[in-house]
Amino acid sequence: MDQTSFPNLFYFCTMDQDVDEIHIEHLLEHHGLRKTAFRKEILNIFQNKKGQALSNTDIEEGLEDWDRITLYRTLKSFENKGLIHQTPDINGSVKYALCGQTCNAHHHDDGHAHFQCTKCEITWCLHDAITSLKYNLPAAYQVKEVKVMLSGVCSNCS
Amino acid sequence: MDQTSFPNLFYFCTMDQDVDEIHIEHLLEHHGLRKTAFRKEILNIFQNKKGQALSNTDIEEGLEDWDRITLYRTLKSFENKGLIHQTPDINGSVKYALCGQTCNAHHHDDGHAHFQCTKCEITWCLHDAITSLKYNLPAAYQVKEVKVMLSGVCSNCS
DNA sequence: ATTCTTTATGCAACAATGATGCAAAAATAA
DNA sequence: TTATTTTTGCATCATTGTTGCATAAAGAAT
Repeated sequence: MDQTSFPNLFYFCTMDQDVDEIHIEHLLEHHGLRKTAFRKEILNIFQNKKGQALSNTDIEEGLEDWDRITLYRTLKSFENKGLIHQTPDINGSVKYALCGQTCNAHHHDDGHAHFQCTKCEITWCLHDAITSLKYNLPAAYQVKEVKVMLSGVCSNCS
Repeated sequence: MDQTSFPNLFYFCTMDQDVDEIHIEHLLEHHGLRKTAFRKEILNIFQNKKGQALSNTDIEEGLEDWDRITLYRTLKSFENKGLIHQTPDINGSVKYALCGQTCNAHHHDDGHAHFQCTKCEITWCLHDAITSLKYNLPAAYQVKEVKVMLSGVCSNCS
């Protein structure tokens, strides 16, 4: 449907918010986490920056009032339960990104590629960007996970 | 030459040390860094763990007496001058590894693969392990650097 | 070899972040 | 509604990143 032709755009937005709200609660429930206001706020920030991996500062900028330790523990439990995963940042710190459907407390499928722009420093999760990857290791090495980090200049900054 | 057939093994070892010493001094000079005792000690540790990326703790364990800040600044200047590069550790921290010949203050060629064992947590630099890597990004994205992180179980731990 | 200039080191100090214990508050189960 | 479990916010401490500054050491000039 063509959104611009719809008479009441506000209605549309409200709908979207409701859908997101439901989705977020689902996400928490599905991973065995209690649906608290703070956690929903955090997940909301991730949804508003869909496809991006967020730094601690990115998240804090989306919050009006927050407690350092609560945020720290929230991210930690999200990670433990398979809701988010870490990805290394260009500056040596880490960012966090929402996981796909296949992640849970026992299995993290965060082996997809990430692209970080060296100018704006935004990191994007690229789910199907790697079309082929072959490596050659001594037989005794068992590879369990592969992470690919691309960096360069994104479309906005070029 | 077959080393075991040589009558004086000790002589051999001394030679090797001298060669390393010369190489280390060369390395510092080549990158515009002063040849201080501490820096040579650090580089010696890297050479003794050839092919590995070392954590801060790994380095500290190789030192008898050290100053936290001096070590911090030493690693930083090594990195700035292209002597070492960072690679992300499985636990969210970083490790450092000696760079190849092609690195300098203006260009870091640390795009080779790294393998980290999830058991012993040792990280290995793999210079020619990736035999093929293809990716597909929107045209406006300019990729400048590619890093591949493999993890799993190494030959010692399997 | 001696002096001069530049850089590195060691220490103090502070900021930022990681981590844990505990009582109060909130969420879920009964 | 009450009881149970988990989360939150605060205090507290540990670790690590960062800077300023005086002293020490390295390299250059004489």
